[in-house]
Amino acid sequence: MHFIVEKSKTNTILPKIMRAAVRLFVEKGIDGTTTKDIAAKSGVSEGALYRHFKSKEDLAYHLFAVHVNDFTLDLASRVAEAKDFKHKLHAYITTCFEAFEKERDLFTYLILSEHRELDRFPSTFKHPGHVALDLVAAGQKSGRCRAGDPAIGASILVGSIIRLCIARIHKTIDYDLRQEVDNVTESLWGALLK
Amino acid sequence: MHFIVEKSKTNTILPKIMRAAVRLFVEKGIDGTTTKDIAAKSGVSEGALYRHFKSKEDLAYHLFAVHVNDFTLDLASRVAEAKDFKHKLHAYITTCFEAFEKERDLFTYLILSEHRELDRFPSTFKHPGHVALDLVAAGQKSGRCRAGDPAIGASILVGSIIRLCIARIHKTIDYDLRQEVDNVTESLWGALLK
Amino acid sequence: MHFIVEKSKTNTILPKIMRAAVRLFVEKGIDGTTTKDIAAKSGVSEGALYRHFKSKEDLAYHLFAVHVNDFTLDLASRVAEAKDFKHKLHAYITTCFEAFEKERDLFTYLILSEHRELDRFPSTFKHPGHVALDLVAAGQKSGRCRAGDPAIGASILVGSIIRLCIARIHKTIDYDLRQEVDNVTESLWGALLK
Amino acid sequence: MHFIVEKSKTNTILPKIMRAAVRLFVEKGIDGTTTKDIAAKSGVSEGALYRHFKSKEDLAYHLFAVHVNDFTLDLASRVAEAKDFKHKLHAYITTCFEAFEKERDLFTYLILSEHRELDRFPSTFKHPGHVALDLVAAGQKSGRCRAGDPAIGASILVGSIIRLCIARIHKTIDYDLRQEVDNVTESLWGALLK
DNA sequence: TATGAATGAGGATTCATTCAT
DNA sequence: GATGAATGAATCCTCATTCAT
Repeated sequence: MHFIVEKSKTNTILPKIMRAAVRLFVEKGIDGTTTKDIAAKSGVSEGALYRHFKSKEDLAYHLFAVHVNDFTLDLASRVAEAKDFKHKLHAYITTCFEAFEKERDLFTYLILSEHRELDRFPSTFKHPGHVALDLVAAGQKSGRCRAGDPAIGASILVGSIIRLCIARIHKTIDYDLRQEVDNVTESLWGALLK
Repeated sequence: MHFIVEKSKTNTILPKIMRAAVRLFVEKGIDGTTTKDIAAKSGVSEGALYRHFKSKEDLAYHLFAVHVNDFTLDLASRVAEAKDFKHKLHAYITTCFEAFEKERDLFTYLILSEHRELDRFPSTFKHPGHVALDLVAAGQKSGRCRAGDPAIGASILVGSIIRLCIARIHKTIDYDLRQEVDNVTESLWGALLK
Repeated sequence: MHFIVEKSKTNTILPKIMRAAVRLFVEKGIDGTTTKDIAAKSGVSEGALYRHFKSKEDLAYHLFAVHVNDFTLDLASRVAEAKDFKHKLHAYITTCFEAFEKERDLFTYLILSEHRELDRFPSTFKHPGHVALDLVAAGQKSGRCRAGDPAIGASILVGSIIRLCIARIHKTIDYDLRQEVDNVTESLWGALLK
Repeated sequence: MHFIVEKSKTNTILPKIMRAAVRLFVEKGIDGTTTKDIAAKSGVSEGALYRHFKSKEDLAYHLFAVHVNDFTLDLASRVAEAKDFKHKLHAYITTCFEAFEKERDLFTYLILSEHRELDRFPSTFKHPGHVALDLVAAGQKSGRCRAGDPAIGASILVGSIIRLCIARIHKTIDYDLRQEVDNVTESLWGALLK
């Protein structure tokens, strides 16, 4: 996963804007965040925002689009590398929890924005949900997974991960999620198994 | 579960406001919804909103508070009535899917608010998540459920349900979720089981 | 000519906005006038402007459109009533100078805005220039006027009147233009005559 | 008349700025034109504008001041050279129409600025209107012209010319105005004559 | 010297809320 | 009680101007 900070080496202000925006969007929502807020938090003038983004919406959208795309590619490749279904499941969960723990604001933003931004995407856009769907469908084909609509298994997988992250944010869970990877893998394996 | 429409028998305009507001809040978020929107959609004047709610925030809050409470009570009692863990799990899932299919906007508002409006409402409410936590904890005590932090099992349960509803909203799943209750119960049973 | 003040009897704030806007537009131009200026001068809140006009542009346009239309109708009918070409010419000039002296801001606004607003009109829109063109064309048909492109005679007529008004505004001419009607009629009669 | 392009031989960017600015000022007014517009149209950076002009206002002012002065001197000298009143009138009209057809934007800017930007520039400039005033006054003194306030005759002269140019811009007149010089001279001679 | 990114004051417009009818 | 016009603070965005490179 390429993180905000590495996006550009020469440009110093773009990542500052993005970091500030992500933080604020997570904290107060996109509509609840003002351009003045973003400017203040990023240490940049309001006007400067508009050299980099057409509008606040555009900033929100790019933040989502770029990072969902990066993350999904990373996720898909790590799943692909794993040798069998259970390892693939493990890779999926690991990748998510690592991303969450390393870039919590950003990952949270992706979760929260999904509902809002996803409508604007071409439906061909690669998204972690698709990776989950492919994973479950492949598991079914190999005979490991419970039959039926793969959307159900994929929803259980994705929903569980998201909810675990939310629990972590709300401090219902107060330890690093990465230490629960095996545990969670085992549980979801139990859920998907034939 | 007491639904919006039954809340008041004499007052005819209050439920109209609430229905419109819920719909709009789900669609565009609280900050993204204007009082003008609500007035227009409910067929009521903007001024009239303030006869019933102190502010827009107050409307959003009451909408959440009242219904999440009602629903949680209903959920808890239906789970309590079930005789053993698996039936309790089944009752939990059934109650959620029924609520979702009958009052989709309202249920979506209740479950999405927690994700999307992260810190808007205090987490002190009696919430379906608490019922799930109790359910898993009890399952562990009875020796049926996998040990460990019950927050993990509860997150898997709640997250899966939410995600299935979202899939239904996005039409990834295009049939009534109530017909999947047994299926989903079986899967989550697999996830939680020792 | 229907003047701003008579436009609406019940509504008290619309004419206040229009009067203030006309004054300011003439003084500082449309782009040079802020909505704050208009609000302050009309004694109305900035927000209230938007109940009556979609935008500042819309206000400018309506101000132009409504009054050009009213004035043109008045002008055309007074010209039509006059019995022969010279009397028609006299009627044209009188009507213009009367409008200018009675509602100087408004008339000046119409002159100044022509260039800006006229492009947005359907070319079928009735305009004082058309009345002048018809007048000259009719004069040519009757054999009284110099032949050739009637646009030339019409330009001389309209241009002379506008310039006289501008001279009055600049105080190059510092007496009521109505007292020059006969004089100017005589001159323009000399210009148009065969 | 010295035209923009000849103003500076060494500097290549100054005339580019001036041409672009004149064009835009005529099209959208001074307030309606942004420095970004000027930079884009002239192919020069925004920053570079400020090497040549103190401000946008300064640019507009110089554009007007320099050229109105040059043009007025040229106009005055060509009128002075003509031997009698009618030839002077002819020279005035010819000079204007030539300037218009050769440098339409610039001439339009000079003549429209006075109407559209009513009080922007001080009226102390040597201006074509003054030449017209002198011409009519001289005609009256020589006994050729109708008596009375010479401002009236001058307004008719200048207003007619301006309006003919505007008609040409709006394509109400769609042929070169220079071919109408004799015609227009004849008409205005009719207007001014005793 | 020329560039164009950055600034931040200021502009048009919106919106939650109030209040006269 | 209900309405919807009015308010004015707050929002997003633009633009003349500056300045580091």
